[in-house]
Amino acid sequence: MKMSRDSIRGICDALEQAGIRPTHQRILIMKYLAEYRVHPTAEMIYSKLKEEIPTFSKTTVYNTLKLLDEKGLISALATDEDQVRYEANMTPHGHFKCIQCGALFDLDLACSLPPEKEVGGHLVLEYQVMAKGICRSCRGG
Amino acid sequence: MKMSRDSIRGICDALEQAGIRPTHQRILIMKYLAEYRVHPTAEMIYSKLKEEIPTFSKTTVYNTLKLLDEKGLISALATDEDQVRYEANMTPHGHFKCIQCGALFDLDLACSLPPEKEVGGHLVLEYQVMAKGICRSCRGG
DNA sequence: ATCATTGCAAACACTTTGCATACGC
DNA sequence: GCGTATGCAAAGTGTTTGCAATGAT
Repeated sequence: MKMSRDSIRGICDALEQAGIRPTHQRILIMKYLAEYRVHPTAEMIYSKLKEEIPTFSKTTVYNTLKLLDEKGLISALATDEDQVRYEANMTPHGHFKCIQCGALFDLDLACSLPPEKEVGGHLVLEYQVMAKGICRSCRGG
Repeated sequence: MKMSRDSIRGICDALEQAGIRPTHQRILIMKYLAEYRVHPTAEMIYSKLKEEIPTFSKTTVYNTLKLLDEKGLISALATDEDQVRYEANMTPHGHFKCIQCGALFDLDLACSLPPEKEVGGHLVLEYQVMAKGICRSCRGG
């Protein structure tokens, strides 16, 4: 994985602003999430970065993902899979999952997000939308 | 758990129509899901029904839930918890999760479901909506 | 008699934890 | 030097699987 000096600087800044020491491992994990927007699992991150840091451990992946999630730099995605998926895209958006190939895409929901802030007496702070269907490439596009 | 004879008959019918033999265990699990609409976990179902059938096993819970899900009689809910939650409500609806007490409610989405069947080139077959916030009782209502 | 269902125990997969080593300020 | 980060190994948790016993037709 090649890195531009600028994007590394941006990641370091973001980490420091969140009160997180920008270590080599943490930067690489953030970089991976920012660059490969496939909503990877901990395992995917681990096996990829293991190539660059031979001593890299899964513990560090889990530690770091948990930390970044708590600090609001990334978010964990609940899916019907057994593995948690992560993403660095923190702007409001939904997701589309292809029931055929399993790929997970970001979805722009500008026109379809429900506007209500209160439903059935409950105060709504956030909507998570997961659409399912057949993705563009599986349809043969 | 008390059972009306009518609801048992309805459950048996539904199971048979799905090609599932209506055994005692399966009926109880369906009945539990139909009656206690709290979106229980396998563990919750197990510990409750264990009271009625002392030999009841978790394997049967998992076997049955998987079978019922495959046959379309119940659905499994992906949440950010580590345990899967199940429900027998098969009409289109969303969910609301209280970030304070953890309770999970059904949500009527008639007015807020996005109408698009195609987004970004992907064919959408289903939308799952998970709202999060503070539930009515946690707000003090 | 045959085939499906149940249920115990063991296996599994993902994640977390305990603790010793190594690193950065 | 001291406190944090890392990483190995072990434990933990939810779920699945292998297989023998049981039950239904």
